[in-house]
Amino acid sequence: MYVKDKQQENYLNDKNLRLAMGILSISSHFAHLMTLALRRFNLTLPQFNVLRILAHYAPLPLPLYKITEEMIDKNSNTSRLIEKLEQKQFVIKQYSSNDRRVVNIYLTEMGKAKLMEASEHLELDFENKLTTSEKKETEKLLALLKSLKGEKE
Amino acid sequence: MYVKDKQQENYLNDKNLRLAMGILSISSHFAHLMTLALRRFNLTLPQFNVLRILAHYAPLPLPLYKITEEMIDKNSNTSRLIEKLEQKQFVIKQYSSNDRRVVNIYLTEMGKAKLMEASEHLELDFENKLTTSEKKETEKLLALLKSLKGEKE
DNA sequence: TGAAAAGTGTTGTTTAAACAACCTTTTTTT
DNA sequence: AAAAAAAGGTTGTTTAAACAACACTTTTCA
Repeated sequence: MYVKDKQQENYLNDKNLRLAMGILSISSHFAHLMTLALRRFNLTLPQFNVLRILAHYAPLPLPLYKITEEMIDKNSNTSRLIEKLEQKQFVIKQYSSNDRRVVNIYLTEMGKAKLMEASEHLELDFENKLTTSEKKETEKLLALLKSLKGEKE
Repeated sequence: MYVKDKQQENYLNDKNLRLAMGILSISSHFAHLMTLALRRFNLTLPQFNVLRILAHYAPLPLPLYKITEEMIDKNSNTSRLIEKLEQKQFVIKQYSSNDRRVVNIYLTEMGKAKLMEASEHLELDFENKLTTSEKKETEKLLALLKSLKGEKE
């Protein structure tokens, strides 16, 4: 029962598609693990991602559109996401006087503390869930991912 | 402007987290490309994934819970997703007589044709968007992903 | 300079994801 | 055999993702 029909499978034996689906699958797996881990910190994955982005430039603020550019999911609504982080007092919004279109987002001390707390916990989580050999492959994989994505860095 | 503050970055210099975020990022990139490509076929990415799963076993049907097990996103609502595919006449639902809890899902000829059509288009899309060297890394990456996910295969 | 274009954010709407609760059927246990 | 547990699907609800439309500001360029 449930044996794959090899004849039907020809048009599915497609390396590129299998790669894409494989990446989607592992990504979903990771996202699920991280979402569960972040729940205790009252953070969603996109929110965590934004805090990380802001921390990269702190103590300088980042305009909203720059955050969007660096976000994993560029289509999601950054305004409303920032609103949530503002409610939690992890960021502060400040309208620019130079360019009145721009809103600058500052990471607060509370936000930074929360990020560090969550990051450390996630790190431990990965340490426990990844084997040594898997961790060795980490850097290679990351480089590969970047080249696939077309990033120069 | 927008120069990273290296001092602040220590707790972010975390290989495991960078790996996870990198995977999430490339995955989101791929998912977006595929979603756009599938749009012209009036298919969502999860729907395309389910058609692929069904095709692997066709002409045998697959019970709903087996589909869920193989799906990329196991938390999503398979019932409603199948409902959509049924409306488009890409699958047929048939309640099992052996076990009246079970619903068997059959891929229709229309569904199979749509899958082949979309797969070929996606394949061409990837051929155009991935360089040769990137494609060489494909299999390596896929193996790596599987080991990270803990799959035996 | 003044109109058009582009940049930056916000708001509104439709759809689906996430999760829980529930119902029915089958299996297990005692 | 009856009660309890587990398996398989469905339905309901809350929240966010996806996308479009809009408003305002700045830049461009004729």
